[in-house]
Amino acid sequence: MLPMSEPTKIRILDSAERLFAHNGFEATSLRAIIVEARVNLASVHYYYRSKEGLIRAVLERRFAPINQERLRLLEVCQHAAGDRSPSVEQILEAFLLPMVMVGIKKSKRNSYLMQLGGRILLESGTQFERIVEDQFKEVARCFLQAFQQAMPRLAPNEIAWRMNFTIGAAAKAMFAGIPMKVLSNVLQKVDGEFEVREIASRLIGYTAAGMKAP
Amino acid sequence: MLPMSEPTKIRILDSAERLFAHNGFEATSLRAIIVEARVNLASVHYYYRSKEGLIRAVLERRFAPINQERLRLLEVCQHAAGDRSPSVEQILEAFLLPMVMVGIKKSKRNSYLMQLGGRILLESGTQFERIVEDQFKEVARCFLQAFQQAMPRLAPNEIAWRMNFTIGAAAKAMFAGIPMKVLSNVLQKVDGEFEVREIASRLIGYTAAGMKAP
DNA sequence: GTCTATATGGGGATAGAC
DNA sequence: GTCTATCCCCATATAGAC
Repeated sequence: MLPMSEPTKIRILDSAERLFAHNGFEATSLRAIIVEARVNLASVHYYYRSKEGLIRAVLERRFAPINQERLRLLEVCQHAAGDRSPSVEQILEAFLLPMVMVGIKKSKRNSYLMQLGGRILLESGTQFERIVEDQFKEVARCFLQAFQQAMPRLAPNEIAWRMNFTIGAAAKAMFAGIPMKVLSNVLQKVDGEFEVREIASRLIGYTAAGMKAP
Repeated sequence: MLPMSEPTKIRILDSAERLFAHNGFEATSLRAIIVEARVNLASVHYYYRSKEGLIRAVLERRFAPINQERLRLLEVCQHAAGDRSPSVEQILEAFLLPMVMVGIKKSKRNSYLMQLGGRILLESGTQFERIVEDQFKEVARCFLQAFQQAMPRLAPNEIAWRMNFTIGAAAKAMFAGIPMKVLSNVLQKVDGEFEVREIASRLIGYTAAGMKAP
């Protein structure tokens, strides 16, 4: 149950984000959201028109800035590289860090974003694919191009496949906030939470090796 | 709509598998299943007791043999290696091929399994995690141990993380049966379907490099 | 802007006839 | 084993008072 200090419109967004992250879009009902946010059911439709509109708003609030940051970091490292191409590691960092690193800020709200991010990356072949597509189209295009310039000898579709694998690996990293029952006995925790900096460096090490595989 | 040649119990399983693969477990209603299978709603509860029971049966039919095959292949390559450890590539093949390669058989039914497999690997932090856990506990344990023996200098939790990333990458490979809108323009298709042999070799190349990253 | 009340439909599950 | 009929709950969405 959220405090009443925030306005209704924001409380809806906060609760929706937490519950979507925790249970998925499909499994989260508007009713569950309004109970936690302590708002009226009708207010959801007043502000966001429909459940789909709410999902869109939740994703946009968090991922619009992240995707902006990704493109900014990409430009920064491209500029720093001058007329050469940035390294695969640098491109991967621009792609992965803005998303993974938000988890480092210790605020509760940001930790939901980790799981929400994981959930997004996994939404292939669902009714929400369209929403996700709209959010990430531009980023996908720019990074695909950047990888092609960094590895000109790799065929474009080979690079696309490897990016796809990278996204899957990243999604699993994002979900680390949720205890993974099968492997959890060997996964290290810090204060009951996974150490995000470690996750990020492990993820980048793994994906960089995969992207550059012979 | 399925033909009536198969008995009711099987038709339910076939339709459920296709729809679960296509739309996810949560989003697929029993009613949608019985329409396609052309059976009565009550028969689902008669044979499988509940929706959860049906999910369990669908997964077990396909993944029990696959997981058996995984363990068999692991034993084979461990035996062939004698007193040394199999290579990371060999272990990865034992882990990934039994799942990916079923897609090669051109039967329609097996192509659902690709997506179903992807969907399973993604079901972290949902109400279905328990079901998935039961199916894969043994396999996870054995392969974790195998990787540890192959890379004794890597910390166990480092290996667990890399296995987790590998599973995410594999999940994305499994979903290749569904057109990936964002990247699809550069992904190669053969006869409207992705070439599974190529996917498998790409996936193993990528994940082997990741697992062995410095 | 916020609420109550309700429309409307779909969901899983079951009783009981055949 | 199979079917009809139905229970009961929950879902999204909206109308209309305040």
